[in-house]
Parts: sequence; structure tokens; C-alpha cells
Amino acid sequence: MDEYLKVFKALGDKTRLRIVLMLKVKPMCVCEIREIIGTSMSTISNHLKILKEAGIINSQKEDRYINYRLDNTRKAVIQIVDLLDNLDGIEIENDKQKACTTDRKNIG
Amino acid sequence: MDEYLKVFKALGDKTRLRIVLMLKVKPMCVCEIREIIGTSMSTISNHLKILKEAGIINSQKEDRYINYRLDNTRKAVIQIVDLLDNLDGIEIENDKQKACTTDRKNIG
DNA sequence: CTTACATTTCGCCAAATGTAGAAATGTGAA
DNA sequence: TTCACATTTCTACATTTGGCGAAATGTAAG
Repeated sequence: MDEYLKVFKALGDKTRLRIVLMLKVKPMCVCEIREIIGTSMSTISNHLKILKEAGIINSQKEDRYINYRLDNTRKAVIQIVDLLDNLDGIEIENDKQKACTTDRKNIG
Repeated sequence: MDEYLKVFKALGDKTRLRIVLMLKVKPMCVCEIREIIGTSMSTISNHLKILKEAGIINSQKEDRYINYRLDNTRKAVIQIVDLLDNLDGIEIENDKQKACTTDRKNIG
């Protein structure tokens, strides 16, 4: 039960649910997520930690960034995240988006 | 998105998740739930209210009791609750169960 | 080694949440 | 109506949570 409890807890926050919906589209680094969500780096980082501990996402270093993506290896997570397909086209982005100080395009 | 958010929030509490697992087995009144969960009536009542507002359960008066049961009319809820079938046989009950002052068997 | 910078951790605050007990409410039975 | 009792609401309180900014950490490049 605790496994599901952790997942529900993690998804029971609007910011984290938005992050999950974003990562369903494509893997992203903290900076990119912050661009869209619009809060501080530390806040995003904390949310990612919670999602990671719930087994919903994992991370992998690529170039100078750590890319976060949905974890497709855990059954419970797959099932629940799949349900969110019904939500396509929902407002994930925020009104007040901060400019990203470190533009990722500088690198690639 | 907010519909799912509400459901995840509601299920993201151990007491409420336990209640949902109990109601998957059979409808119950507040008193019965309290017997198993082991907290105060007001606490149970509050949790039931949250589950109800999330559309996960509904209630119906029967005899002298209000029976709560899973709401089978909402798609999002059905899908999510169905996932919990994997949890069968999990520890729902509490160690420290209070005696039920008003024994339901007196009625039936 | 030093710099640059992406990310995490720490310390703190405000808001939200879970809980209990008392009082209030609703309702069937006498 | 009055009683009995199941349930909810109110009030208060302790804990948890989400947020930020600053400092710390990790690491690739010079």
C-alpha cells in the first residue's frame, strides 16, 4: 500500500502533476522545467526529488544537464501515469513565466 | 487536470487510502470504519468528506446509518481505484483498535 | 587548480493539513 | 415531544508541506 500511497502523495500536488505531464511529452532538465513552471530552481529540484523517491521519474546526466524522464520500469507508475492521457491539451504552463537565465540552446 | 489532482490528493493520505480499500470490500458506516481505523469519529467524518468531494465515494442512508461506498459512476475514479486491486491482502487494519461503543449488530 | 554553471541542500516562514474533543445537527424510536 | 445515538461541524493545536534565497555541491572546461 505504501508504494501507491507515495505515488498518490507525489501526484497530489499541482506543481508536481504539471511536471509529470510535461515529462510525458519529453525528458527535461531542471532549468527547462523551471522555465515552464515558473518557480525557483530549488522548488523544482525539491519536487523532482519527491517524484523520484516515489519512483515516478528518474534522472540521467546528458551533456551538462541532468535530464529527468518518466520511469517506465515500474508497473504501478505506468498504470497511473497512463490514465493522465485523458488530460491531453490541459493547461500545463503558467502565466508568469520567468526568463531562463541559462538558455539551454547555448549548449547543444 | 484538477479532477485528477483532487483524486490524487484524496488518495495521498494513509487513512483515506485505507478507507478506500475497505470500501472496495463493502459499504460501511462511519462507526464501522472507525472500528477498523481506530481514530475519532470526527476525523473519519472529515476524511469521508474529502473522499466524497473528490468523487471517490458517495453516501446513502440505510436504517439508522449512513453507508459510504465507492462511487462507480466516475471514469477517472474507477480507473484509479481499479489499480488498487493489486493491493489485495494488504494491512488495512490498525493495531490499536478502539472498541466500538455503538455496536452495529444491535440493530440489524 | 580555478572558473562557470547546473543542481541540491539548508534555514526559515507562511499556509495547509490531520487530529481530537466538545458542541451542534439530524433522525428514528418510544 | 423526548430520548438515544449516528454523524457533522466547530475550535484549537501540532505537524507537515511548499515556497524562497543563499550557500553548498558536483562537475566539465579552461
